[in-house]
Amino acid sequence: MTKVKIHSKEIPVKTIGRLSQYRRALLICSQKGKTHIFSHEIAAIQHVTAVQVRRDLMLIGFNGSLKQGYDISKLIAVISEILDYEPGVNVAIFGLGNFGRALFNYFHGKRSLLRIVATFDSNTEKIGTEYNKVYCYSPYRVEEIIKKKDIKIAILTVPPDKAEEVAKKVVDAGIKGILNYTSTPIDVPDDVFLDEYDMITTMEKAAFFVKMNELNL
Amino acid sequence: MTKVKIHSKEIPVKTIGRLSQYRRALLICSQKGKTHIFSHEIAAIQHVTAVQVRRDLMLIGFNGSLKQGYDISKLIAVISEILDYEPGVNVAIFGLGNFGRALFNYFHGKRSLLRIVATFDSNTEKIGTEYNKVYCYSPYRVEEIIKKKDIKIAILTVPPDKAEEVAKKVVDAGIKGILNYTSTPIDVPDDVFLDEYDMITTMEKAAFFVKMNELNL
DNA sequence: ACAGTATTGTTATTAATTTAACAATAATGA
DNA sequence: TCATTATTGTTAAATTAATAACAATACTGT
Ligand SMILES: NC(=O)c1ccc[n+]([C@@H]2O[C@H](COP(=O)([O-])OP(=O)(O)OC[C@H]3O[C@@H](n4cnc5c(N)ncnc54)[C@H](O)[C@@H]3O)[C@@H](O)[C@H]2O)c1
Ligand SMILES: NC(=O)c1ccc[n+]([C@@H]2O[C@H](COP(=O)([O-])OP(=O)(O)OC[C@H]3O[C@@H](n4cnc5c(N)ncnc54)[C@H](O)[C@@H]3O)[C@@H](O)[C@H]2O)c1
Repeated sequence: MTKVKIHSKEIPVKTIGRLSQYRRALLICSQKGKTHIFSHEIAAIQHVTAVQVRRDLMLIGFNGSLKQGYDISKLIAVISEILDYEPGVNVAIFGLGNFGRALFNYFHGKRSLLRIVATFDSNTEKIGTEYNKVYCYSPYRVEEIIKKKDIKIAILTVPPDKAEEVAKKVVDAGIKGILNYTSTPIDVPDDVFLDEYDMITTMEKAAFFVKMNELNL
Repeated sequence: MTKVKIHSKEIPVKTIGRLSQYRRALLICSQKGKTHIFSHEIAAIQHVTAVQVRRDLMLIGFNGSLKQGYDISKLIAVISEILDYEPGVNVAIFGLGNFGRALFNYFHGKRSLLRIVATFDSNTEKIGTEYNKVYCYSPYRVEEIIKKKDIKIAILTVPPDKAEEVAKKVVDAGIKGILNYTSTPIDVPDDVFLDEYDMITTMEKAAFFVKMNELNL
């Protein structure tokens, strides 16, 4: 899927990603008391070009003013209208190890419409405890809890050799989005959003550039 | 930069990223005792198409055999030849909090040519201690240590409001690649590789897809 | 009043990337 | 022997994304 429909207009998925970035920049500016912003200012914050910003905003039909640029709070509202889902979306973390907890701490409270409502871990010492006031369940209860709590997104931070098994289980239980941080690539049906991130891939790219840098010079 | 030169041939940077993925898949297969692999098998593991794989391998001039496919160990060697930098690359972590430590643990020992040789933290309780046998330095010593230990890549896991300051410092000291996990976008000179990852952006995308999924149905 | 300036909104152009198409090849087996 | 099959390697086409170009506009200062 490379395009999505918003108000019967086709919008590239890449634009959706950038809208999320723009909103982040806008929120920061808004907190600083700024009320208006120019395309090139947004661009400077988020590593894109001013043209790209204007084009993206054109696509969602948002208009700025010639002398003041874009009204920050209105733009935030419009982007939120597109990105946010009013009833909110429930999320669960699978694997409450070091990495899972670090992500939880970071995410905790950052987005009111995205709620981590459960964690799962196979370690009996963790099952039944609370972390950030959220209960840790046994993997045996995955299906039950996902359905009961209407959980739609899963964050996978289990050991690599458990990834496939857990992924299958959560998809069967009705999960519609997976963030897989495991180094094991997983397969999901077409209607399930999947993102896989591995810092090692990024490190290898960085190292490659370092190499280029040193050799071509 | 969208293309790089390998053996005087232009290779898309995206291909470089995929080569890293392919190698990962190949290493796993190799460990399982497999000696040859078809393009569609690599593709199935790594969420790309078989054509993409063949095209990428063509670009780096690697040939498979018609009936057996690609020789796994030879392919690993060729990819490594491209990606790896023989003397190795030294890396440092800035901010040894929960997230920094989780990344360290994960990365630790995974790639012999990418070495985490120092960590930095402003917390006086951490300075002078060792984590995974690696010394934690005071931020005051950033320049000195980066130069002395020839550190080329920085992993940024400091608090968001410290990101810019630390980034500036490490770039000035000679760092050539930054993995910024802070939610603050930073600016670096053109010759410094920069990757910024934030799980919230990914979560927002996932939530958006959940929304699409439920509304268009 | 009007030239000069900075910015938006949009179309046109170019570049990059992916996908498709298919000839070439080597093995199989009827 | 020769059609069948499965795969690679490569060129061509299509798609997607980014960049450039520029008219339109509204404000400034003279
Ligand atoms: N993508 C990245 O950049 C990145 C970074 C760090 C870690 N990781 C990966 O994240 C995962 C977690 O890393 P970590 O350092 O937290 O490891 P960890 O061992 O501390 O945590 C794993 C947790 O999963 C639990 N677990 C095991 N099987 C389970 C199951 N079937 N269901 C639920 N929970 C289960 C364990 O009890 C443990 O608490 C690993 O796969 C690691 O490779 C990825
Ligand atoms: N990108 C992501 O997906 C993601 C996920 C988790 C956390 N984060 C970010 O990573 C960062 C760290 O998160 P955390 O949970 O580990 O927080 P943390 O507070 O546990 O760790 C931050 C560490 O940085 C140290 N520090 C502060 N100033 C410093 C300086 N000038 N130089 C060196 N060290 C310094 C602190 O002493 C602390 O140990 C935060 O910016 C957080 O927002 C990002």
